[in-house]
Formats: sequence, structure tokens, C-alpha cells
Amino acid sequence: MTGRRKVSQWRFYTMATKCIEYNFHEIEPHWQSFWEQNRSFRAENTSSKPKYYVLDMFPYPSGAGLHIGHPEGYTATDIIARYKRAKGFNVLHPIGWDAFGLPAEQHAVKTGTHPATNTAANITNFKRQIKALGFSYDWERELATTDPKYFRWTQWIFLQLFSRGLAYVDERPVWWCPELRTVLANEEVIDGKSEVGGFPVERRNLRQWVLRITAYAERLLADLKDVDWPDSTKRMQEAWIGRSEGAEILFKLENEALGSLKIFTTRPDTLFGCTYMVVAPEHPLTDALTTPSQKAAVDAYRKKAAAKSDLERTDLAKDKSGVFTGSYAINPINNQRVPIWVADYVLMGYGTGAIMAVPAHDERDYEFAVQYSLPITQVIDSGSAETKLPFVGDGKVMNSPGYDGMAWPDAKKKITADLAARSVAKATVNFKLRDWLFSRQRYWGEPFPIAWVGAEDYAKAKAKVGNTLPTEPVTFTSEGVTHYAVPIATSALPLELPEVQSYLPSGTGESPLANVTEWLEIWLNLETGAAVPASQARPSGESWVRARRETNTMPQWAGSCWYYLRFLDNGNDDALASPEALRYWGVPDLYVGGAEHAVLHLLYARFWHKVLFDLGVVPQKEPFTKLFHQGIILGEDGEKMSKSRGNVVNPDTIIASHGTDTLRLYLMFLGPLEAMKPWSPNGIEGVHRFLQKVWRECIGKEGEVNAKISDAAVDSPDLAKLLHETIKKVGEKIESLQFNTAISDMMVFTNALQKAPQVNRSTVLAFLQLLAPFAPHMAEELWARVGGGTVTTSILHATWPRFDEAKLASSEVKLVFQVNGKHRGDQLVNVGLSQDEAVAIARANPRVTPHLEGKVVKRVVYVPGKILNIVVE
RNA sequence: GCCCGGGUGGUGAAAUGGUAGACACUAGGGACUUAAAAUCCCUUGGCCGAAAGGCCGUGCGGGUUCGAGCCCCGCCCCGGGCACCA
Repeated sequence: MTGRRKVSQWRFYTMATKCIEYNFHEIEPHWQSFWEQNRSFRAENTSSKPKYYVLDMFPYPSGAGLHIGHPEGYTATDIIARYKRAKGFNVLHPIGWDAFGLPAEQHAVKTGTHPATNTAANITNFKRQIKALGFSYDWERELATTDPKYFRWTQWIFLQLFSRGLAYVDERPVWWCPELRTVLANEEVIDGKSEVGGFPVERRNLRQWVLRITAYAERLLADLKDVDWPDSTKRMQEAWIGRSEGAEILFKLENEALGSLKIFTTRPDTLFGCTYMVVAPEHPLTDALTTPSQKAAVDAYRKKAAAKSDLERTDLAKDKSGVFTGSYAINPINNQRVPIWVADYVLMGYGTGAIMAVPAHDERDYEFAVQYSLPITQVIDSGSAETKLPFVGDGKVMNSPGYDGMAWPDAKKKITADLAARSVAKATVNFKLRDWLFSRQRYWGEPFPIAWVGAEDYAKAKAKVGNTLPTEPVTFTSEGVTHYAVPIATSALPLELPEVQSYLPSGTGESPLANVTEWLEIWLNLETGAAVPASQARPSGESWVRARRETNTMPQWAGSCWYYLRFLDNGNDDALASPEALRYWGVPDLYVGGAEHAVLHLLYARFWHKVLFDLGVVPQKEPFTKLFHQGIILGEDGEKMSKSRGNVVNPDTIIASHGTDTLRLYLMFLGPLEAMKPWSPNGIEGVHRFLQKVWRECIGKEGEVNAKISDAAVDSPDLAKLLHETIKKVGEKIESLQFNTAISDMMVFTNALQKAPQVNRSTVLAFLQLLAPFAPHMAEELWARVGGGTVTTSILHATWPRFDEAKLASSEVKLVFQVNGKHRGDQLVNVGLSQDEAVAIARANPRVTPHLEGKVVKRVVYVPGKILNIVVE
């Protein structure tokens, strides 16, 4: 041993605190600053080690601060991260802030301060709280979606979507509050009234950016088979995408001037059973179909339907309502005349906004037909004499001349083909998934890097920067003038938010950005993206055009769609991340977050990732190979934690009273990670006592290493065996995220340790390594002190202990005796006992004997090493 | 209504079809202490029994099995998600 090494040993040993009792107030900050000074959790982008990327769903830094639910998931990933490091992986474990969003904007409106100020203060608070929990994040990779250096690439990705024709503008209905003169989010509308002030709201069409996620519907569905996700989450995404095969069928209208009505059905085989049709109140043909005598009734009905909130529509689900338009269509299969109704149970957003109603075989149609005394024709034979309608089961086609007797799937194909031959039908695949409404009329979001120009200037753009434009121009028309969307050149990104006088919307349905004339009305250089206010003289040069900037901003989803990629290389100014980093780290190996994101966030991120894959930016098809949902922690009252219920638990309180190691351990001990569980302060004492016990087993009364620990001590065979069992179990349970029982196993070991009169130092050190991912501060402290001169580095650098398979084996096992399946005692027996030997031992067992006396043995079931079941008459 | 989870002691919970209740919490009793705290030991699903032990017991009713908390069928209850999706 060299003198130099001795010095470093001494140095590390003295890194520990000198506290005599388990003083977490001293130990925890001490080791947190040790890790910080040593940059212990820095992940290198090049390494010979295998990589492991473990990611949390990054938080929205709300003003309320951290909530006890946050550290639950974060502790789980931290345990994994620390464990994988000990297993020799180069671990990437980053954190950032999803910082755009409504609450910061509402705060800005209220106080008049810039949302960035409030957001920064919230981030500072969140960061303090998260650091106090001792998570092993690589803080050098921290990011915030509101940072222009970050959203520059959010805007860049949007421009890729734009040039590929995946972004367009359309009039879309949104909640509008005439009183507040503003657009409201769904969550700001409560029972058809604005959350603020309780004013009435209405649906109003506004110009919106929409992303063509439906173009990826098939792939989003198909690729679910390649990811390791909870089945329930996969099923939810499948249902959301909602693929169904059917046909679009044209019904000629009786009034030939109106042409025909296109419907979508999944059951063309029931076409003969169509006795009426329904169009959605919003259907473009509704007006034309309405006859003068029906006009008043239809208009009134449409007005009522438009005013209905989603909630009201839901409540009225049991009571179908509708109005006859007065018009008829002709069923193309049998030329029958069918009445056309308007009803709000048909939605404009799904299929074609019009249906053929087959009341005999559809529950909603049946209910409607009964209510309005419309005819009901059965066309599927249920196979039984008495059929209860509506019949939606399997059967053969009937009452359908030319198709009778066919199995319905065959009839479906044949009818579709026959009508297709006459050009009145087309087999189609329909999705429930709708294109993604991607703009907000708000201030606090990423500005769209888009400007609007006239037709002449657009022609100029086509000539100069045609490769950045979509094949079909994105346009909108206002007051007879068509406006064309052109991108701000990527070299000019980020396009930052201008300062505004007021964070209130403009009052015209546009965001507050519409009030910043100098920013809004510009001369734009198509090639460089440079801009000067239109109030100034046009700069000289061919590329300058007169433009008006887009005033919409992006939704909060935008930033969270790709943040997992930025962590790989967050300082990069040339790309969202370098190709090397994208290749080395790939995508997260484990992603942990709440089930409330099962559809939207996870679907949107998958969509963007696939677009980036198509662009050749990322090498994988899917962003999140393995996903785990932590269950939510309820309040002590078993209700969801919320400010209004007053049952919110703040982690700061627990850290102050018991320390973060106790909190971390307790959060994991509460129950299975995925289960929803109520918070209970009672159990905290239990895990705190466990840590105290570990401390006492390691540290004596004067702060010295416990006298029972020595290098010379020989562990009892039982203790040695238990250690190896514990190493095996804890490792396996961390891998499968069963942290609650991993902690139980450590408790069992500690109880044995306590009873052992002496113990070898290596045994204690190995145990501390098992504890380290869960209670890292205490583990570091005890590692340094118990290790004394024998450990030279932090426990973080120690290789995860290995268990010895040979030590797990034993020569004797407990064999359980059963008579007729009932437990009748047990006995230690030699391993490898034959059935006859086992039966002989059982017969001799005093607890078994009485149950066999005078009985004839019918059968013996012997599972060696486990159970012997003797079945008697 | 549909889909997905659940239902086990006083409580949080354990149990590859093989001893139901590990590990904790609470409660009770004891040791140590002048006392308390802390710690340690014992008891802690119900019923019967002095004990040995026995009987019952995983929401309810059936079934499969040598053996069911676990698998199958039918109910009841709780939680979460979705919802006139043609």
C-alpha cells in the first residue's frame, strides 16, 4: 500500500460527519453538497460503459410548490438510477421544467408582472425542494421549455411539420366568453359558465393551427405492439385512435338539386334495415335539407344543441332528441325513401357527420326510433325464435333480397363491393382520432415562427425558399383576401415573445401579441428571417416582403413533446441534439409518470417522434420503450389531495421532521408503486425506526464503529445465507420496481443483524450498498465510517454486491404435510428426499398420524422441498 | 352504459395454484429506568381449549383441482378512465 493511497483513504473517511446519533439534519445536506462538489451524477456523452436513460415526466412548476405525489415517482426513478450506476451503467437521469402554461399566464394577468418572472420564482422553489430530496439528477442538463434556447428547437420542429404539410389552419370551435372577450380552455369552463366570474360561454369558430396527427394514425396504432407499456395504457391509446373498418355510402337526396348525402357506417350489411337518417346539427347540408315548414323547429334545435356544454350533452344521453328536416333520401340498395332527421347524438367530428340509422341493430338508433315512432326493420337473424331488438350480436342476413342467408361479414363485403361497382360506396377505414388543435390565443407559449403574406409575395417565397414551404400552401381568407403562411427562416430562430402592455387577450379572439404592432406588422426577409417594423421604410433587397406575424402561440404540449431528446445534449446550438448524442443515448430505457398522461402527452410525443424519425433526426420509431405509471397518493382522508380539501402534504414538512431518507423510504414502503394509496403519517415512524436501527448497528454510543463489527468476525451460517438471499431479492425487486417488498427484505436482514453477536465488516458494507439507492445519505455516511480505512471512495463508486448461488443452497428444507389438502404440520427434511421417505416421515409425525389412522391412502401428491399431500378416503 | 383496476386482520400491506396475513403501524403486557423518552422481549384474524391442538376465515354464490386469495362462470360493492363514435 502506498503512502499516497493512505492519504486518500484518510481523506475519504474524514468526509463523513462526526455526528454521534443519527442526525439527518447534519448528514443529508452534508452529502448533498459532497455530491454537488464532486459532480457525482454527471452523465458523459461518451463512455465505454453501457448506457441507461431513466426519465421522469418533468413537472409543471406551479406556485403551490412540490406536492407529495412528485417525490413518489422521482424516488422510484432515483432508486433505479443509483442501482444502475452501481451495476456499471453510464446513467442519464435528468430533470427539467415544463414551464409554459395557463396558471403562470393567469397570474400575470392578475398581477401585471411578466409570466417569466413568476415562472422563474416557481422554478427556484421547485429546485430547492427537489434538491433537498437528494435525487441524483444531472443538474448540468437542466432545461426549461420557456428558455428561448430550448423553444428555438420546438419552433424548428414545428417548421419541419409545416414544410411536410402536417400543419394547416382551419376554423375550429372553441369556448368563447363574450363577457370576458376571451377564449377559454375546457378546464376554465364549468357547467357552461366561465370559471372566472361565472359568465355564460358559447362555442365560436376561430382560426386555429391544426396538426395532421391522423396521417400517423395507422402507425401510432401498429407500433404499440413494440413498446413495453402497461396493457391498460396501450388499450386506452388504441381506443383513442379508434380504428374501424366500414364504408362511405352515398344516399341520393330526393331533392336532386341538393346532390347526395355521404354517410359512414361500420355495418353496410344492415343497409336494408335503414329506416331513417340523421345529420349532425352542424352538418353543412342541414340548412338546405330543412323544408320551410320545419325551419323553425330545426333552427331552434340547432341553437339548443350549440349552446350545450359537453357535460349537458352527456347528461342528456339517456334522452334522445331530434327534429325531422322535412327531406328524404333514397337508399341506394333498395331505392326506398328514408326521412332525414337532425339529432345531436350524431357528431360532426366523426365519420361524415351523417349516419344511416338501423334501429333494429343499433341501440342509439333503436331508442331514437322508439321515441319518434320510426319504423324498425330487422335484417340480421339472431337464430332464435324470439329476438329482442335491438339485436347487435352475430347472425345471418335476412329481409335483404339478394343477400339473405349470408353471414354478416360476408354481406358487409358484398354489399360494399356491389355499391362500389355502381360508384355509390367506398370501403374506408375511419379513425376516432382527430387532428390536433395546436394553437392558443394566449401570451405564455411559444410564438409560431410563421408570418402571413399576400399572393404575390408568396410566389416570391416559392421561388426563393420553396423547399421550406408545404406542397399545398397554408392559407386563410378574411374579408375576401387570401393570406399565405410563410416560415420565419430557421436561422433567425428563436422567435421570442415581444414585451406586451397587457397579458389580457386582445378582445377580438386574438392573443395579446396582436396588440404589439411594431412586432406584428413587419418587413420580413424571406431568406434570413430578419424583420423590421412595417412603420419603417422597406429595406432594400429582393427578399423583403410585407408580412403580418402569426399571433397564436403553441400549447403547453409542444415543449413536452420532445424534451427527452434535449436532455441528451442540452447546450447544442446547431441541432436539437447532436447525431452522436442521439445515437449514443437513444431514447429513455424507462419512463415513469402518472397515468393521467396515458393518452394525450404520450400520443402527441409519439407523433412528433415519428415525424423526427421520418426526417432522419432520430434513429428509433418509438420514444418510450418502457413505461411505468406510479399510482397517485391520496390524502389521509382517502380523497384526492387538493388545496380546497386541505389535505395536501408538503414534502418539506416530512424532511424537517424525519429527514429525506425516511421520506424516500416511506414513500416506497407505502405499497406497490403502481397502486393508488392513501397517505398516512403513522407508518413514517416505522421506517424511521428502521433507519435508526441500521444506524445503531453501525455506530456505537460514542460515535465509534459498533464493536460487533470487525474484519476478523465470522458471520453465522444463517446470517451469511440471509445476506446472499437479501442481495438477490433486493436486486430482483429493484429491477421489477417492487420497492415495498425490497424494503421489507432489508428490514428482515436488519432484524437478523441486530441479533447477531458479531458480524464481518464486509457484510455490513454489502448491506449498506443495498440500502444506498433507497436512503443514499445515510448509506454514504455509514459507508465512510464503517468502511474506515478499507473504503477509499463514495459508495456511489462501489460495484453492486454479487450473491453467491452456492451460499443460497441448503441441505435441509421445510416440508409441509397435508392430509386431504389441509395443513397438518411440517418438518425439516433433507433435500432430495424420495416420495416414499417423505411419506414415512409424515406418517411418523405426531400431528399427521391421527389424521391417517384407519384411513386408506388414495393418492399422494409430493412436490419435493415444498409439500406432501396425502389424500385418504 | 362501455373499458380498465381493485375488494385479504383494528390499519398500510405480503403471498411462481402449494403453511393466508411476511414486513410495518396501532394496541396490550413485560424488561431496563427514581421517572419518562428511547430501546429490547412477548401477545395481537375470529371462535373453542388450561395446554396440545381443533374449527372457521381472503366481498357473495357456484365450478375446476390432490390443493384456490390466485384459474373459470354468475353476482355485489369501491376506485379510475372514456362516452350518444355510426
